[in-house]
Amino acid sequence: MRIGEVAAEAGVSVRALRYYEEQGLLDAERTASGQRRYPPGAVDRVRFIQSLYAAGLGSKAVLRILPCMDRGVLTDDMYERLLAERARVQAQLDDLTATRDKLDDVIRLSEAHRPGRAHHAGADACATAS
Amino acid sequence: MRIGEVAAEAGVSVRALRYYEEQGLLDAERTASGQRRYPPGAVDRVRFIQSLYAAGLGSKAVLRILPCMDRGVLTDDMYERLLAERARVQAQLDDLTATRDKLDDVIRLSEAHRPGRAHHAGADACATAS
DNA sequence: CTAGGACCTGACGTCGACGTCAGGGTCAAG
DNA sequence: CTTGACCCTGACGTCGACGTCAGGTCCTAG
Repeated sequence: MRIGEVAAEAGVSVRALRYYEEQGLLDAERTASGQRRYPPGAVDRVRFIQSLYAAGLGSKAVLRILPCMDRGVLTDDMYERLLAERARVQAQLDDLTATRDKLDDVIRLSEAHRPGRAHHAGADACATAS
Repeated sequence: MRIGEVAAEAGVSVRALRYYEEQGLLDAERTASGQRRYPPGAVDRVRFIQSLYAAGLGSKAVLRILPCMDRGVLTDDMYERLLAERARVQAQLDDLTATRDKLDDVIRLSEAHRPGRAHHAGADACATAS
């Protein structure tokens, strides 16, 4: 696949793919003229990279755990890192859950103070129209 | 409370508190000489701000939903934003959960390929010592 | 053969949440 | 009155994940 196709299918920019390669996260074959060619699995790999970035991991952390995908065999270090990053993600999950619950509290309280109002924008069957 | 105390108790830097004030997220009284004085509730407010930042919200988004904490009464706009940001957080939660599950898959697969190894660093009661 | 769309390599720009340094007041204790 | 910890206001530095522009190459259809 060419870089544009991968970018489109994975939902990222061409620049991002070049950046990933620069960071050692994504290899590509080259044609004789120097253009990148990707195997079909690259799309999933890019999606996974994105999800790791979204989980707050930096390029270095991603670089550390990506080799775990490539081989079934792991060094002790890689295994440790994998567990460490999982723990990070789980911690983030806990924090996020707490934050969501706080938001829910605020929403609930505000609804208690707005007894006459609709509780869902768009979900109100009340006579808003006409 | 003085800025240093608030910073210490909330676990952030003094610079961060001044930055929050600059962004309109945190008000402070001033002494005659211009030093900031905070009410005790400021600590919780700062912790909440932090959790919102950790949830991936920017200053502007935080600024939009913080007034919801101050008054029990909300405008329609504020209520909408509150719901919108909660939806964002929930979406992040879903993504993060998926990412964690992917990591778990990788970990499980790698464990299957390492049958002789301990599965938890530090949790192994095996004869590592002596 | 030619047009124009996709690709290439630099290399500088960006944006947010602070860190950090400079230069100078403030305040409770001795 | 002095010392040292704490506070103040600018204002520039940082770092990561790209955006974007410049200048040039490649390739496929007509």
